[in-house]
Amino acid sequence: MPKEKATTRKSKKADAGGKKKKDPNAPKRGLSAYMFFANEQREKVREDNPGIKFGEVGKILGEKWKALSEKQRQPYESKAAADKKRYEEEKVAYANAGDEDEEDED
DNA sequence: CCGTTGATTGTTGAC
DNA sequence: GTCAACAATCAACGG
Repeated sequence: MPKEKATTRKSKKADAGGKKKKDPNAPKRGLSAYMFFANEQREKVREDNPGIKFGEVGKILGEKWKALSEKQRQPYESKAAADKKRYEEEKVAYANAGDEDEEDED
């Protein structure tokens, strides 16, 4: 059942005095295949659509991304997976955090 | 054991 | 500095 929820990621900015800390070290996850894909295509897309704004590029980028074959996404997914690994390290360090004395926390 | 959620990632463009 | 569609993600937690 697809959760037709447009990522409830709302304004992910500095909360006004909000003490809603999810994670102490907050190990940012790795990037997404789309992120890597966008990194390469963004130039190409804009190249084919010079002068267009994000609205266009974003959509074109998305449809193009899906236009790729699984094997074509491999390099992107590979990077995504590699980035995920990166996150894993942070995650580990995050889990390790607490053992060593923190420098300063406030 | 299973599934949900939330948080996050990066692009551009403009104010 | 922030947000917005676009897409993936996937790790953590709970009962």
